[in-house]
Amino acid sequence: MSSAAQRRAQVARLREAIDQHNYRYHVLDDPSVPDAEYDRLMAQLRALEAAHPDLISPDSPTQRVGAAPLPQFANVVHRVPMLSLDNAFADEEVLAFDRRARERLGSANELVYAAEPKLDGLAVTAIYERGQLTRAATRGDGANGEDVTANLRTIRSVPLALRGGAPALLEVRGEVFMPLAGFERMNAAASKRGEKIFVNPRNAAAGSLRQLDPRITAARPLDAYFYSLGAVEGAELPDSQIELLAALRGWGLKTCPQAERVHGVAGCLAYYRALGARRASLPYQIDGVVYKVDSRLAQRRLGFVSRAPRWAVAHKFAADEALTTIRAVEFQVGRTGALTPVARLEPVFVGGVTVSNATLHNMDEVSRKDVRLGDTVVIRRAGDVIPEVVRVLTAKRVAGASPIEPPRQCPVCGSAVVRDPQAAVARCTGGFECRAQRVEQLKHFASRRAMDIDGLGDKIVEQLVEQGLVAHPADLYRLTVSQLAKLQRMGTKSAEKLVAAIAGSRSTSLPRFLFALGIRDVGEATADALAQHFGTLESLLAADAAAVQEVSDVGPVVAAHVCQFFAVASNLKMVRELVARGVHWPPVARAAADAQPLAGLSFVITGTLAKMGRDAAEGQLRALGARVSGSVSKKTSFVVAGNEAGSKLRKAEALGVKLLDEAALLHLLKTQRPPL
DNA sequence: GATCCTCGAGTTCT
DNA sequence: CTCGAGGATC
Repeated sequence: MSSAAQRRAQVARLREAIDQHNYRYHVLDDPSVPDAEYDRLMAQLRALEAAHPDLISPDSPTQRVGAAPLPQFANVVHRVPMLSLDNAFADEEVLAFDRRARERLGSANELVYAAEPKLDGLAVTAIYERGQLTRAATRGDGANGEDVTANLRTIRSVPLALRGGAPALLEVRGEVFMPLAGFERMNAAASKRGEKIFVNPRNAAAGSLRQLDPRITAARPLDAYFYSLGAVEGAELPDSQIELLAALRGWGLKTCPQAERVHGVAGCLAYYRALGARRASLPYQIDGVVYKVDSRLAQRRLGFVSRAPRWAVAHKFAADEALTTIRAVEFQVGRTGALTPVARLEPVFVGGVTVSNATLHNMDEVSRKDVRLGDTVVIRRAGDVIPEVVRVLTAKRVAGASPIEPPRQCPVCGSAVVRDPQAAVARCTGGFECRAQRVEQLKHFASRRAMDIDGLGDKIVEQLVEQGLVAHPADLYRLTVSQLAKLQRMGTKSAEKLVAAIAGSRSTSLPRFLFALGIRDVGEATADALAQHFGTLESLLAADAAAVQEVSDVGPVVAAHVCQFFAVASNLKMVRELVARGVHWPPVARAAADAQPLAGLSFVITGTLAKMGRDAAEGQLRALGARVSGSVSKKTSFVVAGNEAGSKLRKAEALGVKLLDEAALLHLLKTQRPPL
């Protein structure tokens, strides 16, 4: 008969043995006992805990999988923001990074770097208080993430309690990923069961970690490597990134075994090439290499610029390219009737997703690349998302492959197609008679930046037009719940919601309304300018082409489009009907000159802003008289760089345009004075 | 008339 | 994000 004290001691011994085994197996990758022995220890511990529930503690290895699913993830505000890294694609960009770092440090010698694979997973942060894992969160937008504590706990290589000598508070950052072997095993099993499979390990990792039910996460083969710190209290930390990794390992945290100290930028590039050559044989998926200035003292001296450290850069591997064939080229009809050729491809896995469509933009592009049916082509998912036909392998062309002919009639409505010989686009002349144009027009009308009708998606609009319930935008305002509820994928609940959203959209602004009408060449900026200039809908309707041309940035072409639009009886009728059905807006605020402290300045916003959203930032800047545009040029006064800023940030740096980070922007909006 | 700057329009996949 | 083209500027 064992006493309570003996039992407690035995539980402690078992846990220690299991933890030790976990550590050697997962972190050191050097198992000390056979798996069967590990299973035996776990079974003993489970039995003891089951018999004596008072012995269960949250850091027990049996407690990885928490209890019930969550209703939703709680928001977590990161105490130390989770930064993103600048990207480099070409060697020159890495050389420039190294040069800047050395200049700032005043170092004539080459710098020592820590080079690590950039894992393609999901960035997380984990907080250990007094050695215990108390909180884990996703990166989210860098400032706020989701609380995934219960899910991270299910990952076996993540210690629930740190090993000896850990600081009082340790926040560690790392990457949760799915090793390739596990990914393949999981997909094989899923497809055997006839379930959906994941397209790539990154999506699988993200999908697995963001499960409300941690039991699902527990069943997924996830792993995690840690590589940096957030908030830390009560510890002397080593003064180098590589030694920091060793310290993390000492506390029981797994780090990437391929991290290495390299010398100078030459060492970085050599590491990059060596890793690139081994890329296919690595047990996990990577999309590049990260170089960090190894000395943490030097890191502190270099500091940050616009939410990215000056002491680190991500050197990405070239975008994936793949070969496939062109099955067909179809022509899509856009809102303005523009016919866009789209290549239907033999599906091909490239850059982590399966691509089956790629736009060919217009006929000029088709002729320039000389794309023909059945051709073998190179497909690339360039730096970001949109697949592109890079070139045709003419050598592989089947004799007599037919060239792509633009249709003479609209593929949707059969109306004649015209092409201005000077212009690149061919257009369907069907106008409102063309179903495709009506659908696109309605989608535009409802879109977020126009009337902002939430819930009126592609599928719904198509059904509405198909069934003849809606032809013109004005028809939306007399839809009833019972009409909507008859549509596919529409219950009474969502129908009610949609009717409410449509009703709510009645209250809008004149610029939004003008934009929503879909007048050719009248986008947001022009709609804004028209509203500012004319003040009311009536005075715009009363204006002739010469008067419209008075508006800044409106020339003869745009003025003609505006006047022609309102000259068409059915368009004017639609406008009147919308107003009659209750669409209204407040009087246009004419900006007073004295309320425009930022007049004459132009801003470009890029990346994600953590605290305010880009639209809000734009609105506030405009309200202060600034111009906000989408492209960076020499004339741009400031580029506001949020998180994950891309090519525009680089362009700004190249042109020497002044940069603001989000904090500086907030300061500017508060003081209403531009920095010097 | 040339050049630069913007804006508009269209697009992929999850 | 990219391309094409309208508008402004020199």
